[in-house]
Amino acid sequence: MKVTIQDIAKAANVAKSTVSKVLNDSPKISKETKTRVREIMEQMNYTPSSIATRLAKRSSHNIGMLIDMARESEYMNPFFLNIISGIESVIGPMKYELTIANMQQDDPERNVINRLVRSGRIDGLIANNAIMSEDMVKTLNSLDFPFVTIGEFHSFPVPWADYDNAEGGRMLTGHLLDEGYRDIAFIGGEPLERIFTKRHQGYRQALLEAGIPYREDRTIHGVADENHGYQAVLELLRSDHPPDSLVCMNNYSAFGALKAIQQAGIAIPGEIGIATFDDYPFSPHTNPPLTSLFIDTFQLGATAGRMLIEVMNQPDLPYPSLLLQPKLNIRESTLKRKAGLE
Amino acid sequence: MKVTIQDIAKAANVAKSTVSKVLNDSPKISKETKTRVREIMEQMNYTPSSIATRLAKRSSHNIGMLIDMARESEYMNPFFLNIISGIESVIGPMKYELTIANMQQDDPERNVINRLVRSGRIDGLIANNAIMSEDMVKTLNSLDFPFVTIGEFHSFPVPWADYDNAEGGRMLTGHLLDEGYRDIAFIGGEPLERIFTKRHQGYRQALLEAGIPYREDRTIHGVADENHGYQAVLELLRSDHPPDSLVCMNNYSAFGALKAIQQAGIAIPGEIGIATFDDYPFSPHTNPPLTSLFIDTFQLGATAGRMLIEVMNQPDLPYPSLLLQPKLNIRESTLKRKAGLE
DNA sequence: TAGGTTAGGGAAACCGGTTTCACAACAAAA
DNA sequence: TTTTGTTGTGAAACCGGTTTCCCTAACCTA
Repeated sequence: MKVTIQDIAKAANVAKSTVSKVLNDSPKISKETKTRVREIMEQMNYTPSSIATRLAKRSSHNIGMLIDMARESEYMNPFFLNIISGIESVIGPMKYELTIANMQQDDPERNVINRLVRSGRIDGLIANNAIMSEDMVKTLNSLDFPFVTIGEFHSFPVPWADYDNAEGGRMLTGHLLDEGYRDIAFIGGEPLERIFTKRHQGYRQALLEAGIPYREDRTIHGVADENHGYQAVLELLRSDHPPDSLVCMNNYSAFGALKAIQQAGIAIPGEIGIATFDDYPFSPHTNPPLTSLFIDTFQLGATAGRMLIEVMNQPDLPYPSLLLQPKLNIRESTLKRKAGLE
Repeated sequence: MKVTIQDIAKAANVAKSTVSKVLNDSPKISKETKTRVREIMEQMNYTPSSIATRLAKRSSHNIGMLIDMARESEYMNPFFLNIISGIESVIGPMKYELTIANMQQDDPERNVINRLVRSGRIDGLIANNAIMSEDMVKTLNSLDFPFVTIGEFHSFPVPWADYDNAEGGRMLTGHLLDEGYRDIAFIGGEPLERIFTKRHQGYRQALLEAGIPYREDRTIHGVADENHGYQAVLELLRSDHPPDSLVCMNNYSAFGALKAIQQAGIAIPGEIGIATFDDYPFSPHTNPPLTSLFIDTFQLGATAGRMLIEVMNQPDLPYPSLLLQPKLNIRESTLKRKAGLE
């Protein structure tokens, strides 16, 4: 039924090793033979079995992307396709494929590693730093298996690509300061969450540079969803001197904050300013439009892809890592407070 | 280096065929041998090569998802991870993997088919109906290759899963009518676009049922992005009697419309109501919050996955297809016009 | 013209599994 | 006791390619 290399060999009256060499454009085959064999392939509509090729070549030509779908759904949804597209844009032209795998929270890591890595399904792995445990890193390293994390990884030297979250925190906070805000709260993020610590660090840095003392009670920890943003603002508003502005961990938490502030009848940006990380495609459309920190997630994916290829080709390279710079999109939600102060 | 089935066979002092049978839990192997061999596998940390297995079993155990990343990026971004998760939720437990492949616009279809299908990389395909040309369907059918499209497919009998777009159009329009709106415009969508025709058909149906004549000039065709929504509203407002409400093809076009209306100083929903397809996660957060038609994209993915498995197992089944029902999320942007009329 | 290169292609082993079939050993039936 | 059946295992072919190594013919060089 399906036409194989044997059929081609028979039809062309050559050995199948010769056909294989034609497929790989070996210099040991004459021009004439090549064109003849190729014509026959064309005629017989032959496509080599990639499975067989991979077995023989001992390479799956497949890149794995590992995510925790249930958990990341909220957070990555708006960007996921961009990241994937970015990865594909670099690995696709190199004839690699992309396999998306789900890692459930209850999945013992060994399981994932076995299923994907040791079984030879993939040649390299890209994963969010959130699901990359240290154990997993150790196991991957012990197998000499190439991988890159999306998101900075501090506890270990591994190759990673990320946006500069600390700088982002500085930019957002600095922008609010520039606009005349002085009492800036930080909403969302768990204390031990990696991405939170970086962002928060930039926030503190900007305050420090502006000579404004950091206040513990101005950071409202939590999962950074809409509900938390909402509750956080309610909590802040209960105090005698609520902050005059907010930096939110992401758009959802900013939405919650927005809602709470509006319900309280407080003017944005008149009385309170809001800036947020992660410029989701809809943040220009809120009321008022949200000043937010844009991250080119396509670039992030592409960078991770490039790094992975690099690591795969030169396994002995020192761990590369790359910080991309975010971009501040200034919108109405942080319009000058100065005006009101004067 | 890597431990193979041979190594296990040698260590267990059995033939490799026996090891293979243990792997597949063949009833022909005795309990004792099974446990003994399994212990050795455990000890030697053996994981079978999935590539070899696939070659021998003539099945890749891999499902392909084909999309045009560049083109779909805008439209599918907010849902993509959900769809993927849905697919994974059904194929994952059946030990299938998911390969995401990009189909560029300039890619001749034969290329994709060869690369993915004839090379044996995937056992089944899921694709958006937008990129499934009739030629592609024909080729896939001629290869007896199982596939499912996400999105209704009319020109051909193929298995597909979709939301009921016509019913959605009816629901949105019907809702506006219920609220007292009478002159409803439809914004966005190209005349030949499949998804548009269905949605528009529901819109017309609702008008018909309400005894309101359909007006050609109330449909503003276009690509359904923010800019088009914006321009469309400008155009509508130029007329002497602008419509009193809008149904938008998607959230982006609704955003554009929103912006144009607000800039013109027209009240929503006081003077004009807006309802839109596709309840993006941020439509509750616009100003005013957008009434929109929710589509459970996880379910859509899961349904497509289930159908594909079904088609793969029983190729001779008549083409199944499934319409899921959308859900109307009523928000402020369509509050009763009746009030204003009385 | 002998000896050494080089170019082109074939045979066979191999990648790591699966599957078919033969067969030995033992049990049950006649 | 012979026949028939059953159970458990192994040998070898196979999946569809790649790679190594060898061979032959033609071409060079002295």
